[in-house]
Amino acid sequence: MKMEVLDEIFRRVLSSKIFTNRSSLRPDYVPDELPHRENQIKMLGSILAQALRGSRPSNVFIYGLTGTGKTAVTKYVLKRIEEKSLGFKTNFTYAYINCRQSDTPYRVLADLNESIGVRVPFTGLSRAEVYRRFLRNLDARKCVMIIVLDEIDFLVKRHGDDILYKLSRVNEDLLYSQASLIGITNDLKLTETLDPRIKSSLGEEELVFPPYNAVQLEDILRRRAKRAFRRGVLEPGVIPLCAALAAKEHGDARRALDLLRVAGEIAEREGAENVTEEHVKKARAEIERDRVVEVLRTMPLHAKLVLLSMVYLDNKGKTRTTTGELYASYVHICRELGVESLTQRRISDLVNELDMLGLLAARLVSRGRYGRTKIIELSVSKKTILEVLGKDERFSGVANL
DNA sequence: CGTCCACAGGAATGACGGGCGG
DNA sequence: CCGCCCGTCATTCCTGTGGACG
Repeated sequence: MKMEVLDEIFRRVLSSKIFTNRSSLRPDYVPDELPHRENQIKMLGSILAQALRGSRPSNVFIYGLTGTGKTAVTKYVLKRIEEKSLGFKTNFTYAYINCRQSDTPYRVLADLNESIGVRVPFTGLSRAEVYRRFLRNLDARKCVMIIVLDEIDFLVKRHGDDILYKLSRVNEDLLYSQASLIGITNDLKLTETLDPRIKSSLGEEELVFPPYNAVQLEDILRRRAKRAFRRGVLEPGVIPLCAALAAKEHGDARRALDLLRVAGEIAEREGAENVTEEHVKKARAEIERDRVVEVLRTMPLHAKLVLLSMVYLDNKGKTRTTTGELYASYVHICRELGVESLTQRRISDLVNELDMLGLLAARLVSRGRYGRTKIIELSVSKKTILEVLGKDERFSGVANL
């Protein structure tokens, strides 16, 4: 019986009425064309091509908001150079490190080791030791290495710029190998917080990725959709809607592609013949829910209580609130649940984290005589939060306040 | 033009669990 | 096994500050 059920699912997936190649909509897919990014490709390519001659390319700093193609362009260019380098005598290698996933100096160093095939324990060694191992092994390989640090702001904000400094000096400790850095960030103000020496070293070359506009997003979606979907399954309004929604979110192509893919998946699950605008709207809600689930999975209990407090205030008609107010109702909820409350200092950090993760929107305001505080708003719907948190029995009884 | 609110957010510290090398 | 070093969560204490009010 179970087998039949599965067979049915397999059959449906394998003979999709909607998709022909779903993977080309996935966020980690590197397409073989990157429309509207020709300039950036050319510039990055001409900088990094130095590696093919065996000399060290300049360090590059790449700015641009999320979903503007920074990662895709970088990976694309590196891939091409790697392919090309096979025909040359020079040894070329690169490491791609996402600092959101590897957000401590230790993990970055550990990843660097991994990328040149050196296994290191994921904790336990001193940083200095891991760094030393990396140097030794990199030098032994006698190569030109490009180190990509994506979403570098996560690393810097939490742990300062020490490793950046170290890495930007790495060539001084290398005899036979050379390394250059590519730093990618979506925080345009990041350089202000960096040590000027790092700033000048990392910013030997700078590349800016402007956001896509709705027209460009539509073009990108159409090209990918041609590959991903069966002919004619997309209703005419679907792509423009995805593009418009994403354009509102500062031209985020990843969001646009996610919307389109998830809309397709929903249509498929429903057994529909076509993907409709309705599916796109459902997709938007589903993506939001997944994001909340994902964030809350990794956040401590009290982050959830902070969100709950926001919902609580919202229910009382306060869509936007201040730090003090939020803290008061957080303490109230903690008492209600018999949980010990944390200090305001800690809550302030949690609010900042939730802000960075996009569940809250917090902005600093000065109200003169009436002090300086943060105006905090939910940036996901109450419904979603309660849906996600409602599953946790610890919160039962509070959720309906 | 100075004051002073209501916090922001940095620094130092500690408890804790995990994992290393020896 | 120990001594050491991590990263994470949290506290305590602290200095800094934009701008409306007086």
